[in-house]
Order: sequence, then structure tokens, then C-alpha cells
Amino acid sequence: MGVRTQTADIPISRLIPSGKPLYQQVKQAVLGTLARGEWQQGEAIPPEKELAARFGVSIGTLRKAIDDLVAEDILTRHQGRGTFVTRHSRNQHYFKFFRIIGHDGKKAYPVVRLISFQRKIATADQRRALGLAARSEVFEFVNVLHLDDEPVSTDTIIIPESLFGGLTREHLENRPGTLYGLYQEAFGINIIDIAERLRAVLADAADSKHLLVQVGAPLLEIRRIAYSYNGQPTEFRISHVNSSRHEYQGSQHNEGV
Amino acid sequence: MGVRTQTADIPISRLIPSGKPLYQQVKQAVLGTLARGEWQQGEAIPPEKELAARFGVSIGTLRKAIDDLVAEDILTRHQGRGTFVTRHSRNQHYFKFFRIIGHDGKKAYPVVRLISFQRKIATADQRRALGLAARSEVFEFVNVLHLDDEPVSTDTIIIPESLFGGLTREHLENRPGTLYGLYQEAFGINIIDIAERLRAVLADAADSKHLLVQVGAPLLEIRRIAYSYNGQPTEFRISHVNSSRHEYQGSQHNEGV
DNA sequence: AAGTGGTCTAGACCACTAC
DNA sequence: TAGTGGTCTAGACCACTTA
Repeated sequence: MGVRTQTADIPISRLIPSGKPLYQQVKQAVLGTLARGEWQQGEAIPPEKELAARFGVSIGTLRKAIDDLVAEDILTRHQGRGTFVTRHSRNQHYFKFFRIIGHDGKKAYPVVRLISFQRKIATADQRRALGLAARSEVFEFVNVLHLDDEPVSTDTIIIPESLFGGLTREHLENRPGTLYGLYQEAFGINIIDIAERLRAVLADAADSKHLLVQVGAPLLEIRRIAYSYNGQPTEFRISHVNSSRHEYQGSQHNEGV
Repeated sequence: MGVRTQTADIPISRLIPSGKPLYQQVKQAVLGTLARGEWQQGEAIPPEKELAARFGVSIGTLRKAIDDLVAEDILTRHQGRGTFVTRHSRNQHYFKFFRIIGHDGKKAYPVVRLISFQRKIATADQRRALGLAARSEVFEFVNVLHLDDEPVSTDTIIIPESLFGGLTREHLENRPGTLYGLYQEAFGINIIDIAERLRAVLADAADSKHLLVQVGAPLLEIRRIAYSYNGQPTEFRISHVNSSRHEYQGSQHNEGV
């Protein structure tokens, strides 16, 4: 059974029968370690052999647990180098969440401009989306996204003050990478999953001003809730997108089928 | 090595070195068998032990190949019963492709009414979507989808005559199940994947008539290309959706994270 | 009871990366 | 060269379904 090299090693596996398969227990244990921040973004977690020994399972079982986490984009494997905590701020992961593309299918990184920033009491709608208690405070800010030198989307973003205490306008204006990269690096919050719902709406005066369209022009409204490790909603976002030159990629053809 | 019980058994595995991992070769072999129609919808493929023997690989390797196909919803495993060719016409799979839900998140099966049906020469746009040669013929028909006794979507559907020869209005009006179920049962065509792009548009006169909205009301326009086994586009569809009471589910939160 | 997929083991060897 | 993940084996036993 498990080769214990440190007293801190807890072969959680069989101590809790729990009915669930071993590899799922291992997966939960790994997720717990991640949520506790024990392994940091971007760098490697211990090698598979060591983890298998730590949890007291075979290498095959350990790999099955890691497979799941890799499929969920929480870990990333690199043959010969190691297994890494996925950096969702990295560019290659940006398009997992950013689904606005040109009519020709071309992907591009948006240029972001901050329009407003405030701290306020959450509305009922916002509390519902984020699972907040009455009178909770939130930060609410608006970005305008440009693609191909053209304003394409206004994003109204709401995040709980309780998770992002100390956030300032300067954080948002001076961040070097993506917004989720800022969440990760400055606040230790990892956005790993989102849910999005779309409707069609007509541009109002604010949309007209920011997106350079006429009032009454058709826009996509995207309501997003973003989730971190624990499955707790962490960001609520409403985007209004001018789809006259760009569109939303709902699902894409899986090559190799 | 492989236990050959029939001369037809071809342990394709090591005969073609091909550089690719064994389990991927097995996966391709299984896909080929499916594309040839050797195993029919809904019922079981041979047991894992038998397949492993047929392909001359270990059970673990065979399972890894099947794992991929199950992840792609091409096969479905049932413990104790067997592994089945997924019936995409079945209700439980309907919502893999149908992403229109109520504002409250409720899912419902639409009631479909056929509005028009014709056979015609494909437009350039349609040829591009379906990869057809010049002057190819297509069937083009329009459905209106109702949810909660309310018209919600007009679907303009284009399919190549070459694949659906003999299709009549009666096929569409009298089908017992879903449209993709009809493709599967009457024409042997399996829709296993789709790509969708969304824009916001304004209702025109036809939309107004079918969806009972004013001309100029905002609608979601969903352009879908549906693919079958070989990855060849098989259906092109443009939907106009009234999102005042329903919405499009872009991506959904993965529980268990 | 027989047959199926689901889990798990305890390795082996290969491909790739870093030093 | 040493260390990593990637592939593969040849089983064992368990959970579930069907009869």
C-alpha cells in the first residue's frame, strides 16, 4: 500500500469507504488541494508516481483521476515535463470563454477599454446570479471590447466585494493580461467554468454610444455566470454584442469524428 | 495475440504501424465499422472482450478507444447490458442539439409545424455550407417550433437531395419522432455533431407572421451546420428565435467541479 | 447464474524534456 | 542521463442486468 515518506501524506483513499469509486475520491482530494491553494498556477504538481503513492492507489487509478481534471481544463499535462495547474489567464485558454468571432470565423483578441467603475449594493438580480445575501456589496464595471478597431461589445461585470476586496479602477486599467488573469494573480480566484444564456435585444442609448450603432439596432445579449473551483458563482456579466460583423460561436464541430 | 474466430476478423492493429497509438487505430476501425453500417442504431456492439480479441489488443486499450467514442456520444455504455450505438433520435439526446430553454431555465420539447417544402437548386451560400458542387439540388423546408403553446422559432432547413433522395412532405409531416430520428431511420444518416453561430437580427414580414411578433422585433438568428459520421456537413439550418420568453443556452456549468 | 461493463492493480516499455 | 507523462498489457474482482 501507500509508501509514506512524510507524515503530512494522508492516504485518504480507503480510510473513507464512502461508496464512491477510488478515482473519484482521488479527484476530489486533488481538487481540495487545489482549492486550498497548495499548488500554484502555472507550475507543476507532484509526479504521478508520487501522487499515486501519496494517495495509496495504483498509477492507473491516479491517472484516471487526473484524466478527468485534464478534461475539465483544471490541469494540463505536458509529456516529459509534468502536470501543471492550468493558467486560465494564458492566451491559448482565452478562447475557451470568449466566443465572439468574425463572420469569416476568424478569432482575434479584443482591445478592452474601461468605461466605468463603482462599488454598490447588489440588486436582487445580481444577488440571485451570484448567490449573495441581502445588502451584499459588489463591484460593477463596464468594459467596451474592440475587435479590428471597431467597438463590438459592452460588458457589464459584477463581482462580489467579499471576494475582490481592495479592487480599484487602477487594477483594471493597468492589468497586463486578461481579466481572469487578474482575478487569478491578484485575488487567487480561478475561473474554470462559465454558463451563458443568449437573447436578442435592441440597442439603447448607452449601447448606441459605445458601439456606434443606432438605437433600436439588434444586439446579442449574453448573460454569463462564471464559476471557480468550488462551483460557487464568482462573476456575473451581461454583454451586448453588435453582431453585424461578428457572431457568437455556440457549439463547434469536433474534428476527428 | 488475437483469437480469430471468423476469417472476417481483421486484427488491423499492428499490421499498419502508422505511428499512431494503438487505441486511436482501434477507434478509427470502430468508426469505420459504424460508418459502413455494420452495427445498427440502438442495439449493442460486441462485448469488450470480443472486440479486444478481434483487434488483437488488450482490454485496457480497447476500453480507451471506446472511452473516446462514448465521450463523443457516438457510443453509449450501459453497465451490465452492453455498449450501444447511440440513438440520437432518442429524447434524452434531443437536448444535446436543442439549446432553446425558458427564461427560467426549463427545458421542453417543441411542437413542430411544417410551413413549406420544396426541392430546388442550392444557392451559393447553401452550397458553401454543405460542401456541394454547382447546380446541386437540395430540399428546403420551413418548420415553426412551438414551446408552451407559443411560436418560438422558424427553422429553415436545407439538406442535399443526393443524401435524402425520395424525401417527401409526408415524411416530414407524419414522422413519429424527431427530425434527426427521421434522418436516421428513413435515410440511415446519423447526425452526431453540430456547429452553431449566432447573430441578432430584426424580424421581417415572414418572421412576424410565424412568430406573432412585430416587424423589427429583435430575434436570435442561429446558423447551424450538422455533421454525420464522416465529418461531412449534412444539414444547413437557419433559425430565427423569439427570445422574449425563451433563450439560447450557450454553455452550461459543469456540475461536479 | 451467466454475461456485461466498471474499477483497479502492478507493472513494462516508449516518447519527450531538461540538464 | 534522469525524470516526466503516454501507451499498453493481462489479468482480478465488483456492480449491474437479464433470464
